[in-house]
Amino acid sequence: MNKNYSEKLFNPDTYDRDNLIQIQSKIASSISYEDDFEPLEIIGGSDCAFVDDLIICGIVVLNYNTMDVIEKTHIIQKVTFPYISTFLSFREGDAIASALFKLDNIPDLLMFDGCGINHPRKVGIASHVGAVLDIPTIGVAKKILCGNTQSGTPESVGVSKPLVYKSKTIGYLYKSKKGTNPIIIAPGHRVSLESSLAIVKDCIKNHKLPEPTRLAHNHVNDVKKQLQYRSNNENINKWTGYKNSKHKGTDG
DNA sequence: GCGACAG
DNA sequence: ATCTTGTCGC
Repeated sequence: MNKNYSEKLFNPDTYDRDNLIQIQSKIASSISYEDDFEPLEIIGGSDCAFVDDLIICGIVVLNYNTMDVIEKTHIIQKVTFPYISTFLSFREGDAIASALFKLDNIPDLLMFDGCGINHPRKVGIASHVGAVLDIPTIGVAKKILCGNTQSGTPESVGVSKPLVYKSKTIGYLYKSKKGTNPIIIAPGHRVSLESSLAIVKDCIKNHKLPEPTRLAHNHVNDVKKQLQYRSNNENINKWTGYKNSKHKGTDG
């Protein structure tokens, strides 16, 4: 994992569209579309949640064979960029990198909630973070950003259909569970199209989303609830004067 | 010009 | 993503 990258790749000097696109184009040129990762022993999943002007990024690391959780971590930062479709990395990228650096167990591959190369400029968040940190990544989204399926969408569980954009396959739609819409799978960095699909399939256990991403989502939600619970108590203390009482402590 | 548009 | 109750189908 490369930690010596320019911070500007996540937090640009200027936020004008042209500059952002220029950064994305540069990163896109460094993306590897071939399998280049160690035999998968541990895999990670990342997801983000928001509370006011804060972003919570959580990462869960699991045993690839058993899908047992090995480690969980999270980081909370101030949001510095709005949500703009096709520019998600500038909103979540820095927080994800920071959370990754806190891990004791570095996963052999990281799964994201969002796109990979299935992006207008081939730099969905999985590809962006993957290329900047030079780690193998896969993107798993719930909606299509760009592209279409030829042979229709997969109707039965276990079926996948290629996602095509500008005459090229950039990922797959995969029906992971009955009664739910297909998920969109695509390589991020250092993973081939076929492997991205095979790996995500390996990680699906009775749910629509693969375990890494699903558990990361649960994790950030837990952290978020704790945050909101604490801020509620602070307000209650303020209103009741509880916190100012000389005979009663504050919450801990 | 119009519609689409990850999280 | 976030807000938010009950409710219909796997």
